[in-house]
Amino acid sequence: MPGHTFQSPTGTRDFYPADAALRRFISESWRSAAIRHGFEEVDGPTFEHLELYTVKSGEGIVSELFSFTRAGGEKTYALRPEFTPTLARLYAAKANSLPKPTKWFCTPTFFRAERPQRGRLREFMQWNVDVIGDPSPAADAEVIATCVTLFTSLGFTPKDLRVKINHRAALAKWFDSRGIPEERHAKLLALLDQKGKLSPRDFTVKLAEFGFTPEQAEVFQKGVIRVELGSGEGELTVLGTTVAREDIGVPTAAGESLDLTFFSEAVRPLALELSQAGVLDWVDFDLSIVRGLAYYTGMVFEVHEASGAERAVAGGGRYDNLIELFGGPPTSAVGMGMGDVVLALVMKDKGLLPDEARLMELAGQRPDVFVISNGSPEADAQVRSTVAMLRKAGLHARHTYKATKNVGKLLQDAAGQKARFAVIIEGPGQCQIKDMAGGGQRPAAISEIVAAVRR
RNA sequence: GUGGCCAUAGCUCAGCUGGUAGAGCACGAGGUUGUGAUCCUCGGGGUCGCGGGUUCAAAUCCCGUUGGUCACCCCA
Repeated sequence: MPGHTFQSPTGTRDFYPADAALRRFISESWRSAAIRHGFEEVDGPTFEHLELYTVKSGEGIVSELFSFTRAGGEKTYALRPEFTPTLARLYAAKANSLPKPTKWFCTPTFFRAERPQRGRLREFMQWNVDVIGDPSPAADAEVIATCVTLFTSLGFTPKDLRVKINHRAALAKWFDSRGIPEERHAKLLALLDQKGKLSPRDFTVKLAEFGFTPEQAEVFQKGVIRVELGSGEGELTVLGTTVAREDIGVPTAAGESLDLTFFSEAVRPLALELSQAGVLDWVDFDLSIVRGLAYYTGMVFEVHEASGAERAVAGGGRYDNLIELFGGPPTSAVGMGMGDVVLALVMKDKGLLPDEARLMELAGQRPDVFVISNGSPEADAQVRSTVAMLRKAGLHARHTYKATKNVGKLLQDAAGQKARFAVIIEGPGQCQIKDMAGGGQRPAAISEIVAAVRR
């Protein structure tokens, strides 16, 4: 087929230099935040046995996976769609010799056979942060605080992003206290999860089947709960209403028409931990955050853009039964995942994407020196050897590939490649060193360049 | 898996009711002013995503397909 052109497969991306620099910037930001919080980097294979995924999620998951067999082979594999099963496998294999808690993170690539749409692709990077073996709310708060550290490092504020927290176990107790039978809990959770997609009318009608009044339905509908630190002895008050926060676009709840005693009992210790971690101002308690996963056992959370734009930036929660499910000892765990796709979208929305020079800088790819000749044959003869000398000294040095001897065009070339300094060779051992950012320029010996440019 | 919209140069797009393809920017070469600018000249590039159909004639109309995009399902 002459003239046939190849396109990248559906839902995958090509990373040209600027894209690769952004990707590296994001993954480095992830690493840095996790390491600051004491997490250690791990990783596993890009593909696993298919059964690793069907054990947890059932056969239904297979249609969402890229699975394959080796030609002539019998085993079925799948490209990894998430990290938790691999994490559980790694932990289970060495559980006895690992510290408690074990704090691991990774920033790998995942694959899901879904139809791509805004914020969702078939190949993406995801930051995973997990605390294994610590059942306390302090571990829950640690995961969220790590998230917040990242947001802060990227330039976000609590007005840009909200961490929305709920508690599965607390909800269950609370439902019990209202006389809702346990077998109906899942259905009610599913209904809460559907909140945004149902009309307020339909939502109210369906909630009524569980014994909630229209007023109470409205609390769910708008349902952000404000947790406040009481004055003095670190007391916490969980209110059934929010304080108006129009400035960050969080809706105000309808009134104190729900008894949230049970909920507040479970949430109080977590709120205290979040307060001590210094991140409570990023947090809203939101009754409608459910998460799809059946395996969450306690705290669950999602991070959303404050006005509700885009998909969830991050999500996670406590899964105290999962390690055991994968063959490990009974072990509590809490973790979260954050994808690069939505994160980059929200950064762009907020004007927080660094420019190209900054990205190259952050990725360690920005040229230190761009060596050009003033056009004389003697200077021409020294360009290569000067570049080689600078590289030997550990600097990132470049020269032009253009034919022109026009100094202005060569400086343009240097600027286009975002070089920090330009060096114009003037004669034997002599040059001008030009600071491309400030524009200042001074004569110097070629032997002085390294010291002048190194930082 | 279902549906809406979209597809012309590297990028942003123009191309009317069908008459055999353009601009700006970018890129490349050269020139000028010794300094990232301005200006001038020249150039590479597109079988109009792909395949079929209607027609004397298709970028344009029709069907299919691939890809993109947005939503549904799902969302680990």
